[in-house]
Formats: sequence, structure tokens, C-alpha cells
Amino acid sequence: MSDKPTTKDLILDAAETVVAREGARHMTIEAVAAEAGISKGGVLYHYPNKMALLEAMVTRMVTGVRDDINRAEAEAKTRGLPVLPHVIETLFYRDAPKEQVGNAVLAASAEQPHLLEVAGTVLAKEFQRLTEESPDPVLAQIALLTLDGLKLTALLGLNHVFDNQIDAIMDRVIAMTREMYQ
Amino acid sequence: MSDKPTTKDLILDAAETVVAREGARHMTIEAVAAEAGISKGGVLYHYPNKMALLEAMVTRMVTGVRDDINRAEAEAKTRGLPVLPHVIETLFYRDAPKEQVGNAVLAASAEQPHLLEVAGTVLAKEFQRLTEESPDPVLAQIALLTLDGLKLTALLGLNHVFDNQIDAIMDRVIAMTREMYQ
DNA sequence: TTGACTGTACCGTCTGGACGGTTTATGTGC
DNA sequence: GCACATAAACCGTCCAGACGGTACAGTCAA
Repeated sequence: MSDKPTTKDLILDAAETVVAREGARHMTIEAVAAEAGISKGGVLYHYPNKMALLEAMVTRMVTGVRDDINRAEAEAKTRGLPVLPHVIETLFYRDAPKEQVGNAVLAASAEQPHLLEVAGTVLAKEFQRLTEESPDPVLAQIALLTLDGLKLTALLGLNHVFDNQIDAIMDRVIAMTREMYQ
Repeated sequence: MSDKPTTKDLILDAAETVVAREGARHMTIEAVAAEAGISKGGVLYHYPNKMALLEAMVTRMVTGVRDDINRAEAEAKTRGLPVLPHVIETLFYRDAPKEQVGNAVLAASAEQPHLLEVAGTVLAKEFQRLTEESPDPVLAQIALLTLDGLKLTALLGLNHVFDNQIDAIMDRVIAMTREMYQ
């Protein structure tokens, strides 16, 4: 457990940092290499071309989110808690500090919008299952979309919501989903 | 009224089309020119450099959204309707077919994330005013964020919601905001 | 005549990727 | 414990093509 991160992961981290700071347009192999503290050749050793790097970024994000969902779901079930509120809470507080994971989406969308279709369908399955299994699917979707709205506007630097309002919003969303189970 | 669109606007349309089809990374001046059916020189005649083009894209989007909000707000007030449900309905059905406007956000974010900060604060003002003037500000923010979630996931090709579910979701959101006023 | 373009040529820079070479880790036989 | 082999990890350089931008002469309708 807690082995030191592989170089492959360090490269993905660096790529996300570059995107966050300079925009997806400037995520070049050289910039990623510099950020990761290795050479361009070193990056190309691990990811034979840029597309492979982008695919790895997207894959890591998708599996990360899916794993978090599954873990939260299992945890809720063993502890006899209502599933949806617990999943939403988990997704919301998920790596709040190093929230750079979402930048994989921007990088992929900038280079090849196509790349995200696969990611989209994978996550769509989870979301559909979660909502369909809840007592009020439409409300469940509203809750999940609210979370999307928060995360994505932040990712794009388009926040229309002040930081000190976010907690109240999430409390309300979680409360709403809890009421579904009563 | 309904004057034919200016070349400047045709260029912005073309830019959005290119972004939607090929990704922000491939929105080059030449590609935009080809899409608009004019020459590269022609594009540079209207927008002296790429940054100017991007700024125009963002500005057009922001003013478009703001105008739609203000118009819907005024309309609701003169007709004695509750403001928020009417605004949300307007924003939702806003140019549903040529929904490419949002691609301005992707292009700007890819080239210079900074560009969106201004846009963000302009729209934030409108959103804050709307929510603060409503009977239940937190619920109002949830409604607006749900709309953000729908639009932005669609923009990124990350839809977790099926097309045939969207109407039910929006009906519910609008109903929720209507209840605030009772 | 003027404004709105077209078309072509060109420059400097950036970028993806190929490639050959070098260091470092991991055995493996003795 | 050591010499050696092998592969993995990584470096530095080079090149062709793409891109932003400039320059400028010419076209054409209002």
C-alpha cells in the first residue's frame, strides 16, 4: 500500500498541472516533460505519442470516479445508509485540493472531442444505475447534475457561485436526496 | 430587424463550428477562414489576431446570455409571472439547435483560461442577483446549477443523461422553482 | 473612391515524433 | 561477492510540418 507513485502517474499529474495553468492548447509534450522534471524523450518512452498520453489521462479520471462511486455505494450498503446521499457526499469531497483531475477532460476535448464519448458512456452507466435504483430518479438526476454544474463551472473558471455558498448548496442537495428515502 | 448577419458574426459562427467538430486545439485562423468560406486575410481583416477573435467569441456569448436573462426577467415582471422559473425556461430552450455558442468557452479555456475570468464575473453578477431576489436563494442556485450541469456535460460530450430524460428533469426543476413563490 | 475582401508569398517559432546514445536497475552464472 | 549481460528508463538532438502573423498587389461592388 501507499507505494510511491510511478513515473507514468507523475507524468499524468504534470499534464493536468500544465492544462490547469496554461490551458489545454499549451499542453505540449515538452511542457509536460518540464513540469514532470524529466526529458521529452522520457515522456515519449512511457507514452509513445500524444494521443496515448491523452487516453491515459481520460482513463485515469474515469476509473477514479467509477471506483469512488462503487466504493461509496458498497460502504453505504454495508452500513445500511441510503445510497445516493452517501455517493454524492463522497463525489463532492473527492480530492477537493488536487482537483486537477478534471483537466483531463479539457485536454481531451481540445485535442479530439471524440475521446470523451467512451468516457461519457462509461460514466453514464454508473449514473443511470444510481438514479434508477433510487426512489425518485428525476430528483436523483437533478442532484447529480447540480454536482456536475459545480465541478464543471469551477473547472472552466466560470464560477457563478461564491465559495462560501457551496457548502449550503451541497447540504441542501444531500438533504433533498435523503428525503427521498423517507 | 432580422438584418443579414455581418461577416464578423459569420466568422464567429465558423469558429464555433470548428471547435465543435475538431476540438479547440484545431481552431486555427486558417481553419476558421475555410469554414467561413473566406480567406485567411479576410479573417485577419476583421480580427487583427487570434486573441481578438477569441475575445469576440467570449463577449458574444456573455452578452447573449445576459441579454436573454434580462429579457426574460423583464417579460416575467410585466406579465406578473414568477421570475426564476421563467428565466430558467428561457435559458433552457435558448438556441437549442445551434447550441454551439458554448464552444466559445472551450476555445477560450484552451488558449488562455484567464479570458474566462471576466466572463465568469459578469455572469456571476446576474446569477447572484437572480438567486438573491428569489424566495429561496439556495434552491435557486441548485436550479441554475442543474442547468449548468446539463449544458456543460453536453458541451463536453460527457452526457450522463439520456435525451428522453431531459424534459422530465427540466419540468421538475421549473416546478421546484415555482413552488418557491407559494 | 472607398471599404471589404482575395491570393500568394513569406518569416520565425513551435510542436510531434523519430532516433541514437547513455545511465540505471535487475538479474544470473560462477 | 563479483563479473557480466540484458533490459528498462531516460536524455539530447534533429527534422518536417503546422501555425500565427505580415506584407502587399489586385478585385469588385456600392
